[in-house]
Amino acid sequence: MSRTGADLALLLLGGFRSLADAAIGELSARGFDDVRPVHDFAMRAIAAGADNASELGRRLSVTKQSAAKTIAVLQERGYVAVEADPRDARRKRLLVTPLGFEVMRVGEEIFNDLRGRWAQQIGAAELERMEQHLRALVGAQPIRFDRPGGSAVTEGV
Amino acid sequence: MSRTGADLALLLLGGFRSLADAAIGELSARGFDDVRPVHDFAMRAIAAGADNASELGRRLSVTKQSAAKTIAVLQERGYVAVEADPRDARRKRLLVTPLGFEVMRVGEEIFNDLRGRWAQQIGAAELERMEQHLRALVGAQPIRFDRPGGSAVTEGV
DNA sequence: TGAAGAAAGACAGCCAGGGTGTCTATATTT
DNA sequence: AAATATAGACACCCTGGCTGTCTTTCTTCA
Repeated sequence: MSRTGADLALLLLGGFRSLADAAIGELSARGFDDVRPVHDFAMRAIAAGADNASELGRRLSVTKQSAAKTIAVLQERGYVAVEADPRDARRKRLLVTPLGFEVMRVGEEIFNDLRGRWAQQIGAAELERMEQHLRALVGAQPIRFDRPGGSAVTEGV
Repeated sequence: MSRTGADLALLLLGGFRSLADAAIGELSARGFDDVRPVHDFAMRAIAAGADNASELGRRLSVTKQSAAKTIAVLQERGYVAVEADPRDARRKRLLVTPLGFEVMRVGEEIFNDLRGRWAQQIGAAELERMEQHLRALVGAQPIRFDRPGGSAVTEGV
């Protein structure tokens, strides 16, 4: 059917949208009405060790200024705490708060539900296969992590 | 490997990004440095019959105001022309200009190249398979076309 | 050891692509 | 003819990016 590359791009985007929209809808329904995918990704990166704005920017492939903005809203909403770094006065250490971890936990649950539904529809083996291919294709793409504009997997939707 | 839904979402987004970024880069290299994926999609919708702002909005699942904005930049850059509709004075008829068609042609070429590269990497049959699954999954998603916020396949990245 | 360079982050301002609400003009329906 | 529906314009808001400039604080090296 789809024999054009543009169709393929739309399919991929559509897939992402389906998952992300459903997840956001679910999160709102469960009381987290001020979270967007980008916030979840940022918190995961912070929890995984990106504990300052510059590092977060690098991991998300955005500028440190953009990262700082994201951090600001995360902090304002209580998902992330900021404290001085005792070892380097230039840095401010980032911490995911319990509330933040709660959002991440719920988000994971929801995403897994959705993935489970997809697995039911096309079969778990097929889904695995698709994921493997995607990983190979996305991974094969040259990604510049050093500068903004590099197309790493961030959010933006 | 990836057993979580969040990973799947990221893979899909990454795939879209890979294609879209590469395509935009190529387009710039070929002299169209003021085009974004959303413009291409909008032109396709216009060429396919969405010849007024409200209809374009419906097809792209955005408000007519947003559609009007997109049309304005497309018009300003010479990719789309606007003229009065003789049959309905409320409407303004949209036309894709030759320059617009040229962008679409080049865009298609580029996307097809990229898809070809993917086909080489994982095999044409596998790519077809993946596309079929995606179509099934995205198609199965309930999409509300009547109002913005419905997660149809638009752009936004 | 002191000066140069690198890094973190703040601040100001810009842009695109979305959204809302309100308004006018024009059709359409009853 | 009146009521209703539709197209589009206008003004304004939000988010998530960007750039450039600046200060503060390390780090490194001559």
